[in-house]
Amino acid sequence: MPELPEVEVTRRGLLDHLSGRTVAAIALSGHRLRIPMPCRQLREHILDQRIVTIDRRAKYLLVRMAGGSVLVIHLGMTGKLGLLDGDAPRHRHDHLILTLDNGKEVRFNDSRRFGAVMVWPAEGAENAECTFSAREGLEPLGEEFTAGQLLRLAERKTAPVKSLLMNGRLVAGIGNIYANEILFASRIHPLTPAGRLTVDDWQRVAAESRRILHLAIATGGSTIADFLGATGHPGYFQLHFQVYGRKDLPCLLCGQPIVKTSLAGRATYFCPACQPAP
DNA sequence: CAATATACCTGGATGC
DNA sequence: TGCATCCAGGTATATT
Repeated sequence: MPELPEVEVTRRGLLDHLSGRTVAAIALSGHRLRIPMPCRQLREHILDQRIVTIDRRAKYLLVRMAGGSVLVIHLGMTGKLGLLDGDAPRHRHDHLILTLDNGKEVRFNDSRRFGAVMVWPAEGAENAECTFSAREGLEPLGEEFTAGQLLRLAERKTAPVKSLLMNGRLVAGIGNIYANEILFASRIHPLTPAGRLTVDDWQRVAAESRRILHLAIATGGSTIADFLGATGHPGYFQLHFQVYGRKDLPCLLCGQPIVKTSLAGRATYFCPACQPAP
């Protein structure tokens, strides 16, 4: 489920339930995710620590502890964080379970194990965060996400604009669903060489990115999953999809059938009339 | 440097 | 019902 909106919805859903709570126990499935579970660091730097707040950078959640250490969680392709009662039955693929001091549990469930869990110990956490953040691209909901910046990022680039939007080193948090939706709303063909977009094009991309991501957050993201258990509602943004998953269905603007193709191995949808070929 | 391929995994949908 | 195949919201690394 997780692109920027889903990660942000997860963050907001957990924030009030986690802040101020202490991690009273940690349990692991024993499986490795995309990277091995940092078992020892979890016990040394997260266990018995009080959670202060949760931030988000790109598609990563940063759970900040009172002592200064940070628990970093990436949901990968199938990761979900749920807040459940401690006596609720555990599930297959629950890979990390944090028991809180009020008996509730935060459970990270990830069937494909493309997610990641990292710990930045308090000593060096600032450096770790700087290094990490420097690798991640512009935040689409941040002030620096402007037509001018995007034009500069795309300068002389021949790669398709969709690839640029999905390149996390350049733009953070936009994955396959939202890249498709943003480009449709911007009336730009996904295969257009990024360097060929005008400042006017980038203006629309920046504005539509903000609009769509905000709307997706407000509607709870694009999932059918009950990923927040106790507090969580499913997402409803899929009801707003204009092109994603709509192969051969009529374009909601002009009626032409939506085309599905493959770009860098990812399903790519567009309206051949509203988004004319470059 | 740019674009593609592959690898990491499971599970649901589809087709025979 | 069983089995093979393809596909899926991500990212890092290898390879042309």
